[in-house]
Amino acid sequence: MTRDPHGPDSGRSAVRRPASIKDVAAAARVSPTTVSHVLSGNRPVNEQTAARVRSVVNRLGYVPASLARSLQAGSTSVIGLMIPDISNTFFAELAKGAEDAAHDLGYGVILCNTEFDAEREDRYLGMIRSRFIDGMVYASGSPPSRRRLEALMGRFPIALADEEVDGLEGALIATADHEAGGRLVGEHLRELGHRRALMVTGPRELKSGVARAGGFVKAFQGHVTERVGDFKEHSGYRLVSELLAAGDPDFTAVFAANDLMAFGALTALREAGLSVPGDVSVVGFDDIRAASLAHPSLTTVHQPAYDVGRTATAQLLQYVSRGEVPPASRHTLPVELKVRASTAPPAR
Amino acid sequence: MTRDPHGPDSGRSAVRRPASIKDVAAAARVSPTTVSHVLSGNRPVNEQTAARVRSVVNRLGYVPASLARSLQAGSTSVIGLMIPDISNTFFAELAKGAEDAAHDLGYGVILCNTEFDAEREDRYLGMIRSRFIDGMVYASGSPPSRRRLEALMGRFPIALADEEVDGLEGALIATADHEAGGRLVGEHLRELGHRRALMVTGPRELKSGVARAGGFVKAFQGHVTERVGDFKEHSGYRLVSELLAAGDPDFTAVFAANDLMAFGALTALREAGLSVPGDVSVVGFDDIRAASLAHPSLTTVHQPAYDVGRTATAQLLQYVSRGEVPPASRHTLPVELKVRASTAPPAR
DNA sequence: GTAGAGATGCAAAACGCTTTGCACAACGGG
DNA sequence: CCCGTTGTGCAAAGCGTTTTGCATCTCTAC
Repeated sequence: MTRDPHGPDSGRSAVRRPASIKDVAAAARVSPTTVSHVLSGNRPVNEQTAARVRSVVNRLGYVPASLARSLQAGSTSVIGLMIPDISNTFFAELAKGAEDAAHDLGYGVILCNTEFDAEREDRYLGMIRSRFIDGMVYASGSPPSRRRLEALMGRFPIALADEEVDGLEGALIATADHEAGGRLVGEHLRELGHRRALMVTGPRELKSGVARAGGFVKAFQGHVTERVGDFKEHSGYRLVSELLAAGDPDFTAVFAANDLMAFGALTALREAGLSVPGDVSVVGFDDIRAASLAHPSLTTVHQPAYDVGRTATAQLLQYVSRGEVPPASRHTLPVELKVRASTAPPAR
Repeated sequence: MTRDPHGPDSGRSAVRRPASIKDVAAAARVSPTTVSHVLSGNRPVNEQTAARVRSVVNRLGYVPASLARSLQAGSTSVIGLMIPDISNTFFAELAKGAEDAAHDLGYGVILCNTEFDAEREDRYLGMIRSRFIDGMVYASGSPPSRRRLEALMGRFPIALADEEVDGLEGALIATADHEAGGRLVGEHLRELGHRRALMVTGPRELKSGVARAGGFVKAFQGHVTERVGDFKEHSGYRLVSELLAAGDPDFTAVFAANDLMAFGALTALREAGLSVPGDVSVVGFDDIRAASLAHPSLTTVHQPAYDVGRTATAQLLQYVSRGEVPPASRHTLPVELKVRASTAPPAR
């Protein structure tokens, strides 16, 4: 702890003690009670007295310590938002929706970016146990934290946003209609005349990916080759390349379970000398920013990430603000097919 | 809103009062003081007594109320991060850096997404005045809030991240080396053999954009046509289209002050039947996700958004943790030219 | 003239923790 | 035998609010 030898107010000066309600009360020659009443309007105060108090408040630049207020009130008006990666546009959009909803109701949002790091998730889960936050919007996490989450679920206000893994029932959950998205893609490709498609799915454990594939297969009603990817760009590239290298690909269209893998597929097709959509059509899922900027622009399913975040948060807060733990309920949000330049009728 | 008819403890049940330090003390037949000492290790406690206390703590599931602790300590270990739009990948990256740095030092981050809305900015600025947060990382805001910010700057710990507007001196600031970025682009295009370029700048008020253009013009040492854009995709499209429509464009390369405008330029060139980089080279700035995914992939300057956020936050916390207001200091972070497929020697 | 009703403001408790000062016992060294 | 030390634990103050419950005082109405 070094002591700095500067002047009393230069550079790295220490913050001086801010005025408290007592200071205001003393200066205005009233009791703290009265100051509180003037400021909150909770009880009537003589206008002349009130004016005096207000003037002192201004002169001293008094701002009530929200910490003390929260302690007294038993709630902080802040919630947590647990997501794996804020730099992923999907979660960024979701975060924006959550922040908007929270702001509307006068709540703040603590950003809990976890990278699926269990230690980090634990620390943030701790914030709810220590009641520093009034609730938590939880958008997927690592298996260990999910177990701990289950223990908390009944006792603290928690909402699931786009939760994709099994096991967490009995919760408030908002999610996109993944199955409908897959169905839309299936119908679109079928209408264009495609009869043989390659479906690049996500990992089997993630419900959302499974739902997308399910919807697609049902609606497409044609021959579907399935390959399991991992939602990363490279896996889309690799899987398509392999099939192409094996010769005589048995598909005229590719449906990747997310945009990133679709881009990988795009690259693989291009490298094989195939044109998109001339020779093969490609469809993604998510509608990330790059989907519309890429060339050819990507036909994809728009996920309402913003709405998912907003809905989960708004629903949660409805209960939090009443000091209740939310009951189980599911909110499915509509998706939308964005037809762009990467799909066309098959070559023939 | 469906109601589920399960047992007495399902659905919208109220949260019951959690155990306090007093409850633990009573159950362990010691004083609250002793419980506190056991948990904090602040003073030695008889091991037998300590064991008894710990067992009660477990049995009751006691977690100290961080609110009360903060009130007592006079700080919350939470800071704010004020940004205009979390769904913008630049700010999302910055936020990630800020969150990482904060986490390392045991701090939490409140997401203050403002959309440049003055009312919203004010509310978040209020959090620092009411001492709910220990400090604020501020990454640009609307003019009104900036005035208010100046008033706060001396009294509260605030750091500027990539601040782009004039007037806020005397602060702790972390920013990318915009001028060097412009210079790198100038050198790159010159080395390729270009002698006539179009520079699409950002609004004059934003220092960063001006610095980018300045560095470019100085290093390019050729003929530069300047046009003022607004950092949005459409303005890049419009400005290039106009020039092209006027006939005989006096440039073989386009440098847009950000990637979005570069994409607009790309579209305009394509529509005019010009190939990139065959006929015209295009360079952007930022290195957003889409830059590498687009076709052709975009040559651009990588901005260390993550590092800007991380540095600003780490620097700020260094002072916050000691209860000091940070002194003025500037941290300039290096940028990097990413040469991709959108640049090549001029046609000739 | 008096009871009831408003207006006005204060004291004190409560929120849940940490910290400081003190009390008491046991013990070893001189 | 006394003093200083070490171990152990508690009481009380303090952090800065809000929220009762009361105590005055002044009207108004009967």
